[in-house]
Order: sequence, then C-alpha cells, then structure tokens
Amino acid sequence: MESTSDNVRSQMRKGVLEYCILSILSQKEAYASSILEELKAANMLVVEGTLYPLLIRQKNQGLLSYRWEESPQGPPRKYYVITEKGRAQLSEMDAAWQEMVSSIESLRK
Amino acid sequence: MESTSDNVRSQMRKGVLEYCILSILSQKEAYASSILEELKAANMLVVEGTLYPLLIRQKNQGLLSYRWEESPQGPPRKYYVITEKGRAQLSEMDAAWQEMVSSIESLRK
DNA sequence: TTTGGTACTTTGTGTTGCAAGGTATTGAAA
DNA sequence: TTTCAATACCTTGCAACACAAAGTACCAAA
Repeated sequence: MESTSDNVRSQMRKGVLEYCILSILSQKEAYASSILEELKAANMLVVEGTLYPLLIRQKNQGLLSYRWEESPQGPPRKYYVITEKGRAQLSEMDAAWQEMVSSIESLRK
Repeated sequence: MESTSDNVRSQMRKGVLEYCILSILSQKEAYASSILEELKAANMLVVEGTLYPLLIRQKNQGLLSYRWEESPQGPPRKYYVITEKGRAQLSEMDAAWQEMVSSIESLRK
C-alpha cells in the first residue's frame, strides 16, 4: 500500500536523479552503496535497481569512468569518477535546474 | 538533431508537468491550447501529444473535471476545472516540490 | 563449510513524454 | 457550393526511465 504522497515524490524525482549523481561525484569519488547513502541523507531515496543502471548509462555516455578498489571487507568496490564531459554536463544541468525552478515559481505565483 | 541541452531539460520536466497543470488550473479554468500557451510562456514547453493524455489521466483520477463551451470560432473547447481532490493533490505537490528543491540544494552545496 | 554481510547485476513491468498522424468543427474565400 | 485554412481534440507507436524482485559473486568469521 503506497501513499499518494509517495507517488508524487517518486514522480518528481524522475529526471533529476542524473543531476544528483553527477553532483555527488563532482565532489568526490564514490561507489554505488555510498552514493545510495548520500541520496538517502538528502531525502532523495532510490533503490539499487534504479541506481546501478543509471551509473552504467552515465558511464556509457562518457560522463563517468570507474576503477575497482579492494574493500576492507566483502567484494571489491567500483569507484565512479566524474569525467570532463561529466562536468560539462553538470554545468548544463545546473542551468537547466535553475531554469526549471524559475519556471515553477512563475507558474506558482 | 537534438542538443544535449534539450535532452537534459526534457528529462527534468518529467514528473513536474502534472504539478504545472494543476497549478495553472488552480487559478482559472482553461482548455488545452490555452494551457499550452501558459506553459510556453513559463518556458515549460510541451506538445499536444503530451498534454492531452495527461489531462485525461488527471480527469480519470478525479483531479479535474471539464465542461464543453462554444468557441468564438472553430470547434467547441473542453474547459478543464480543478476539483477539490485536485487542490488537495496540488498541496501535496507544493510540499513535494519544496522538499526536492531543498534536497538538490543540499546536494549542490 | 556454512552463514551473514557487502556489493554488483539483470529481468520484467508500468508510467511517462514525445513524434507523428488522424478526426472534427467552423467560417470565409473561391 | 465547394474548398480551404484555422482551431481544437484525440490516438498510436516508440523509447527512456524508476522500481521491485530476484540473482550472482566475494569475503571473513563462526
């Protein structure tokens, strides 16, 4: 049983997730589980099944690269790193986001 | 040939269109073409093929109702009206939107 | 050697936005 | 009267996306 509120929030998250990922990775490298934690801390909750394909898409687009690193325990981690192209895309997204905030504000006057 | 920027903006629009529609209709009744113009004025461009199904969905969810009205010229217009349920949903969306703006801000610090 | 924790991946489903094309009404021009 | 342009509404097929659920793999401790 899902609340209306959950639906609303889930719908709105669509389309800004890529922006969130690039933003997180622009500050420091991270692997999927740690990205999930950051998103959770920012109230932008997503699940594994959403994040992994998204990271792969962004890597295929050349926005991210990655490297393997040993974990203190458990299997190795895939650390993602933002590329130059990714930073350029992030700039685009900053502008697009600001524009959308303005648009909503003007509609919500 | 579509620019990266268009893709970015198109993706971000997902999920907030319903919010925009309810917002517009909360101020006054409107028919599809006039809603398109308002969205265009707010830089939230969409096309007919997006808007019509969306209005029908919202009507089926009980968020909107409509009535026919003669046009000064051309076929009659379908004026959409927001319902009480629609206004409740709009309140939800206001809250969800504000939360998302905060989330992005905290990630983009 | 089995168990539990960590981490990455894949599959199937439903929703959404969009391009493109279609239908219907009206009034004015040919 | 027929044709045309403008207005308005609707439908179909497609691709992208978020998500639930299930699966695979690695490691260390019991």
